Amino acid sequence: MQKVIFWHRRDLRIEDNAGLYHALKNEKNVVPVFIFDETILSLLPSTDQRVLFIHQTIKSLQESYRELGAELHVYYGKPVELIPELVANFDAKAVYANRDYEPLALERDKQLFELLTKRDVVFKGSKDHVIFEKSEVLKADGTPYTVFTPYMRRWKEKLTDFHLKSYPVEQYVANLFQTAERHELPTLESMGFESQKRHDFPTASFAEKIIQKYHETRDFPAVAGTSRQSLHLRFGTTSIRKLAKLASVTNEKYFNELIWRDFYQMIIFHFPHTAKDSFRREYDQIPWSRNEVHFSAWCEGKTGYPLVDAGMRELNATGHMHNRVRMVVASFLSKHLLLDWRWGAQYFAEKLLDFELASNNGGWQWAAGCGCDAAPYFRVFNPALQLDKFDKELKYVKKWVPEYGTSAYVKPIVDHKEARELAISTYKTALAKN
DNA sequence: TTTTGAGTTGTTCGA
DNA sequence: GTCGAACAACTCAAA
Repeated sequence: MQKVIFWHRRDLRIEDNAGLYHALKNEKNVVPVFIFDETILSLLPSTDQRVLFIHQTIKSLQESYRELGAELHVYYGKPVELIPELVANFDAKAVYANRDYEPLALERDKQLFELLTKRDVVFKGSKDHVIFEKSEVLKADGTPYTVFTPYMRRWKEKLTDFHLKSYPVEQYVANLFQTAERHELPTLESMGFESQKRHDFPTASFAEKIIQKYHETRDFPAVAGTSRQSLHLRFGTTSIRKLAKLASVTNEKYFNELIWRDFYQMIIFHFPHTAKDSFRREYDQIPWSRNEVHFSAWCEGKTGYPLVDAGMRELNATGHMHNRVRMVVASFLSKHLLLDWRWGAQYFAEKLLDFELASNNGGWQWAAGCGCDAAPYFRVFNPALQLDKFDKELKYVKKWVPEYGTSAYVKPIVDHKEARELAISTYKTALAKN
């Protein structure tokens, strides 16, 4: 019997899934598939908690499919090899998936498109991960925005109810390939990962009150004032349409944060060099320090600046860091320590549960001054002032740096005033050469 | 084409 | 303690 494959990637849900909806609406005998990508997994330590999160999520997704009489087929391997094999095994005439805008994903999908097209198999992508993608929001001259505020205004002008509408997947679930056959998913151990849970995962549900008060509470790391949805948006366990719809009528500041997410997805699509290099290439001329002692101190939360250290220790202990503190530690690494923003971005990539390449690079380049619409290079966060403004009672600092204020606490590894002056003059000199 | 206004999240200085 | 200007001078978007 001829079938159609729906390939889950960063959309690990059935509800309001655009690509799944299109597959089920247009086709019969749709077989859902997920692949643990061997190439990506081989680079991760066995303790990686994101793999554990994905594994848990896939397991419950498989159970959800079973309730619908279908079976999620889960594999471990290289998608570029596996998908054509599955197409042959299932005698599939089409593969549906949701689009991914990262350079490596685009390359992978291009290869697959060519392979499948040769075999007369349709490879169909849908927009699911963002509200507006690629070139849907452009300037009047037809080129992409590189400044957020005018992008955001245009984004809002273009928005209609249709863009936030949920895809009624449930209406077409009868077109899932019905089977009682069972395909157990590969165990974490078989893929080289521990099943030990070290971090808590934020839930996909949260109090609406948090969004209502977001603009008042979001900057205080000791307050639970953020929705903690980044992990779920990353892996598609929450629908961006659902969240944006709620945000659009609840809190403009929060809504704008979701638009920032679209903005950086659009930037990485149009400017793929920003996955590795600075958006403003002249900033790659800055003579970054290679001080590994400084870098280790930053990673371990031993810089002697309590807010920086609290942030890094929160990250190491939980796989999460409050957004305000992310800016502080990023500014500290790139300005106070004059270390290459890529070192910091890479560390975040290893540690953050919610790591998303486009947003991570966008944020780091903003802090380092080399990104689009970035903080000017002479704007250097003062960690002491940030502490005074956003954690005055030291609740956050005391939680993560209990020895702060005692003789056991490490002395500052750099002097703020000196480091600030050196950063500004180093940037200025390097940029003047262009 | 030229001009004009504006630009995520800040800090420091001096009145 | 508070406030506004300066920081340094740039790029982008749109009229």
